[in-house]
Amino acid sequence: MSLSDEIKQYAAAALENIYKESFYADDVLVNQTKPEFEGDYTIVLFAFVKRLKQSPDKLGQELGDALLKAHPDVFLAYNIIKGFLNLTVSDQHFTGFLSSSASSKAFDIQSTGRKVMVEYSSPNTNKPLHLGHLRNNFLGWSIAEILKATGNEVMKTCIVNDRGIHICKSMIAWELFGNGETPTSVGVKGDHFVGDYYVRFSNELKKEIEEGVARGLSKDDAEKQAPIMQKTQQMLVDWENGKPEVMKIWKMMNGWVYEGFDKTYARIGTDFDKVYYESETYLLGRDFVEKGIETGVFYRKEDGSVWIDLTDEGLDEKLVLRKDGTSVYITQDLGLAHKKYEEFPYDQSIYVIADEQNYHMKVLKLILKKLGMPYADGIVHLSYGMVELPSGRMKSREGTVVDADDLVEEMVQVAAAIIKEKGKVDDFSETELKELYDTIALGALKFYLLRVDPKKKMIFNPEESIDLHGFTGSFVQYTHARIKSILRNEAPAGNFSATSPLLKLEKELLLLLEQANNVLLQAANEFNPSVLANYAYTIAKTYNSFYTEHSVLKAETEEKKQLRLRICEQTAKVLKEAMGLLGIRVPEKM
RNA sequence: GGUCCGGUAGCUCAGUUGGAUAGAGCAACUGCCUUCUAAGCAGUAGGUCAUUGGUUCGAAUCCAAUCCGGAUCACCA
Repeated sequence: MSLSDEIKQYAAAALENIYKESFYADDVLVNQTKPEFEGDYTIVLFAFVKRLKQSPDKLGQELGDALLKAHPDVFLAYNIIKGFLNLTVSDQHFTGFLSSSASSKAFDIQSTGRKVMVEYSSPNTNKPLHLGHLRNNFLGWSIAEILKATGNEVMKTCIVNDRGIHICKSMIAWELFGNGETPTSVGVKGDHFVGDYYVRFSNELKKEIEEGVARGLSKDDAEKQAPIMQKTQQMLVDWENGKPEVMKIWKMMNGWVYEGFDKTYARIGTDFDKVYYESETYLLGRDFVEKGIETGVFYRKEDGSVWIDLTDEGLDEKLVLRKDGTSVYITQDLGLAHKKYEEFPYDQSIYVIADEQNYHMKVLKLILKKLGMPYADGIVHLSYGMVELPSGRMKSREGTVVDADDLVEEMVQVAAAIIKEKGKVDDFSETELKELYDTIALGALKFYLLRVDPKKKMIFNPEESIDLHGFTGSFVQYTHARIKSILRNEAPAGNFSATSPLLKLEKELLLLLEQANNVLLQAANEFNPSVLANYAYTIAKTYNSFYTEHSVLKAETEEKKQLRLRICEQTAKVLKEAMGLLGIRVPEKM
C-alpha cells in the first residue's frame, strides 16, 4: 500500500473516532504538499468542513492531533493553512519501503485470475505496415503487458484481413503486369512488393476511369465499368468459389506479405499468442444471424436482406446480411467475437482499433448484447486517435504515408550517428553496437508514440521524433545507463539506515518510487501506457537533478552512501520495468 | 443535418478525476564538464486554460449555449 493510501486510512479512522460517524478512506483527499508549504502530504479538509459543520481550523487541529497521537512513528508535525492540513512524515517512514522492495520486482501486484484478450495490429495483406500501425502495435503490445503485470491472464491476438476485394486488387495487378516477378527476383521485401502492385492497381484504375469519363460516363459508372475493376470483381467471385488458379496466386502473394510482416514484427518487438485469418472466420457470422432471426433480434426485408433496428438506442438500422445472403463487416465480427470467446472464455476482450471505428464497435457490442451473449459486457473498444503529420492526415494517394520499415531504418541511422559521436561504448563489439542502435532507435520511436494519451489524436513530427533530448525514451535510457555506471563501481551493501535527515531530492525520489504500483494500476485501469511513460520520465528527471546535486560514491557519510546506492538501485529497477512495459529496453551503457 | 471526440505557452503534450500561485519538453536566451556518463543540470522569458453564462467555500476540470477543428452515420473492410 502506498503512503498516501495509508494516510487516507489513518485519517478515516481518526475521523470516525472523533466524530462517531463512518468515513471511508476513499473519501479522504490526500495530495502531495506543494513545495512552498511546510510538510509532505496534505489532507484537503473542505469536504468534511461541510459535513461536520466545523471550522476548517478546528477540524484540522483535531484531526492533526489525533493523527500525531495515533501514529507518532509516522507523523512528526502538522500545520493548517486555509483548509489544508499539511502533514510532515518521518524519514524512517519514507525509507521503509526500500527494505521490503529490495528483493521484489518494482511492480508487484497480486493475480486477479481474470482472463483478458487483447486484439491489435490487424493488418491488411495488400500493403506494408505504416505509422498508424506502429501506434496500434505499440499500444496493443504495451496494454497486454500492463494487464499481465496487474495480474491478468492475457492472450494477444491479431486478425489478419487476408481476403476481400482489396486483396484481389493487388493480385490482379500482379497477374496483369507482374511478368512472374517475385520479391526474390527483384530484391524487394515481400510486403512492399505486394504493396507496390496495390498502388499499380490504383494508378491503372484511375487511368481507366479517366478514359470512361472522357467517353461521357459518370465517375461512378466509369469506375464500375473499368475493365480492371470488373476483372477484380470476377476474381473475388472466383476466390469465393475456390478456383485453383486464383487460390494459388492468393496463397503465394499472402505468403510474401507474411514474410515481410514477420521481419517487421520481429524488428519492432510485436508478438501474438494467436492469429486469426479473416479467410477462415468470415463465414462464421451467418449462422449467428439465422439464430437471431428466430429470436426476433434481426428481421428480413422483402428483398431478402437482413437488418437490425437500433433506433431505440439512438443509432440507425444496420444491415447484417446482404440480399444475396453474404455477410458484411459487422457480421464477420459477430462471428469472430463468438469464436474468440469459445476458444478463450474471457472476462474482458479489448479491441485496439482507431477511433474512426467507434460507431462500428458500439454496434458490435450492442448487437451481441441484444443477442444475449454473456461476453458482450466484457467487450472494450480501446479507441485510439489517428496519427497525423504536421501537414495533416496521411493520404496514400498523395504519397504521404510514412512507411514503418523506412521510419525504423531512419531512426536507427540517427541513433547510430549520435552513439558514434558521444556514446561511452569503446568496449562494445560490433553486435553489441548494433543492438544498442536498435535499442535507442526503437526506444525513441516507441516512447514518442506512447507518451501521449491513446484516446487523443496525435501529430507525428519527424524532426521531433528523432530528437533524443528532453521528454524522450533516450532520456530515460540515458538515466538508467548513468545509474548502472555507478552501480558497477559499487554495489549496495544491502543494509542502510536514515538517521540523518533526508535531503529534499532524496525525499522527492523516494516519494516517486514508492508510487510504482499505484501508477501501474492507473495505467491498467485506463488502458493508458502514457501514464507509465510520464512516470518514468518524471523519475528520470528527478534522478538527474539528484545526480548533479549529490554524489553517491563520494557521499558525506557511509550511511548516506548506502542509502543513495539503494535509491539508485531501486530507481534503475523501476525505470527498467516501466520501460519494459512499454516495450522499450534500457541499456547498461550508452 | 444526427451522434461522438477534441480546443491548455510559438509548436508538441501533462494536469493525480473539483483543491493552494496551471506544469513539462522542443524552439529562444544566460550560466555549469580536471568530478559517479553534459543524451545532463540550474536559470530567464513565454498563459484571458476557445468564448459566454451557470453550479459552490473553490472550476482548466462539472452543466448549458455559442464558435472552431476532426471522426462517423455504406448491401467497403
